[in-house]
Amino acid sequence: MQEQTDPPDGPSPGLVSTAIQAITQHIRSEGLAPGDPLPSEAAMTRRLNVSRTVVREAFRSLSAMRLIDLSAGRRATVAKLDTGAMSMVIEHGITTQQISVQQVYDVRRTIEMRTVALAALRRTDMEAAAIAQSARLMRENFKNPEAVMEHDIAFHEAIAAASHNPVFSLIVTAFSGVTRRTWVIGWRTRSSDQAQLKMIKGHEDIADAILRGEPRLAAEHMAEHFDKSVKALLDAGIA
Amino acid sequence: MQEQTDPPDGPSPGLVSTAIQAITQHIRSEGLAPGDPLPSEAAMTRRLNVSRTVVREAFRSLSAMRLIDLSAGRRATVAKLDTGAMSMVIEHGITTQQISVQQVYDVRRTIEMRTVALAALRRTDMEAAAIAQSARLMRENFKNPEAVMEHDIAFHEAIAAASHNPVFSLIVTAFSGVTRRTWVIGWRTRSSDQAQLKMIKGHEDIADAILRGEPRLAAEHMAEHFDKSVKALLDAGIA
DNA sequence: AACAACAACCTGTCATACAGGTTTCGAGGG
DNA sequence: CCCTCGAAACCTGTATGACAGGTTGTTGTT
Repeated sequence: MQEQTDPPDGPSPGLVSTAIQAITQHIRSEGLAPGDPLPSEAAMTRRLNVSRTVVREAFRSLSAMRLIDLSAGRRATVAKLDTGAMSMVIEHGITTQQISVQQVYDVRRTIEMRTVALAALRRTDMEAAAIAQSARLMRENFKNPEAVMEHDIAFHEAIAAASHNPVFSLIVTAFSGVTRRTWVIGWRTRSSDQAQLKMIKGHEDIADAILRGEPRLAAEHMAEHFDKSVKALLDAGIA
Repeated sequence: MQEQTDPPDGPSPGLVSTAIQAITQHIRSEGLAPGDPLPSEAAMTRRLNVSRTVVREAFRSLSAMRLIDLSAGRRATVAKLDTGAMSMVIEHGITTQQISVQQVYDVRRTIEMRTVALAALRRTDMEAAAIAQSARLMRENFKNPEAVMEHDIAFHEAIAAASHNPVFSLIVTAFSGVTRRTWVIGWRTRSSDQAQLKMIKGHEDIADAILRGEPRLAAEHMAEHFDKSVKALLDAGIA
């Protein structure tokens, strides 16, 4: 009743890492899909011949990366694609000053120039409507910066979703946390109502170009939007 | 000796999540940099007024995302930026069929069109040499597919590094795992030596354009390279 | 057949114990 | 006085046992 991964392999990188690998391997080899249940901790404990402590830490680690979902009483299940882990990596980079906000914006610009073009080509009518609605809500709430920000973020995430490439969604969403921390700074540099409404108009132009299915135009508006945003951040002294 | 996060906030999302937040919060508020030590498990246990089990699982989770480094006997330290977590998310998406290989290549193309242009503008001489050397090693080992693949991956990572934006490096490196699983398929479709050498020539052209500091040209070669790679994968039946 | 109580199982958290690695600091020798 | 060696203190890795509370399936009653 004890064979498998005890003498042959696991000692150097630690038992927990081994367990993590065993679990991901299990998902792979069984071809599990999101929502499918994983073996219980007790079962894994027997299979790997380690203590429940080790198995628990492995499960917990995978849960932290959002590869599996845990909840009390129920078995762990395979998770749907989620940004959790990526967001934390990016935020860690920012808070430890290994990444600058400007660098994040450069990446966002690169990616969103593509998502906006893809969205213009592939958006469904519902997606186009959702994008347009986010822009509209920005205008309607424009006296409430926090609301504008949330609709702004939703706007960009909706465009990424309309690109029909989940990897783009993943990355764009991962950056939303950074946006939440810096957005206000950019907004403040647009001191007048006029400047703020102009920024909102830029979003509406993008939404319109997507609705009309014009990728080139949409990308141009997006480029302009980013250039102004970055300039605003630079003016505010963000490195 | 017991106050802080016991009655007021932490119960609903679980103690471990609370502990994770407390640790990241600690890094933030203390302004810790990579390499700096974190409090010991015992200290955290006292501060949060929870069992060591909970603190350990929190540390372990952060370690799984590569936000901190753990090693036996030593205190945990803040980690340098690392791709670990991102890679696992991407691979999880692939193995659970929530992401297709082609979608990853589309994102890679988008990003590397930019990194190659940035590399042409910002590369140091050493970086240009490293890129060129990877291309050269591809040619020298071209009878050994596995070696060619590793140098190919190193080539793209070196370009990302030369873009001087760590976020690009992070993403490109995160995709390397996927490349390792699909690269051979593309190589096999280039059945003749001539086709294989032509593909290597493409890399040399990119390296040359970067060396000469011509972003436009470099991007063109990169686009060509990706279009052919995607075509090769499609011909091989990769969805 | 519907429903309610129960039993079996599962995860969340705690306490304790010990092995093995790392750091620190002091004693002893040069 | 400095260098070296070794022991003590501290730290993490892993195992074990225990119990609370949630979930699920089963059984027995109405």
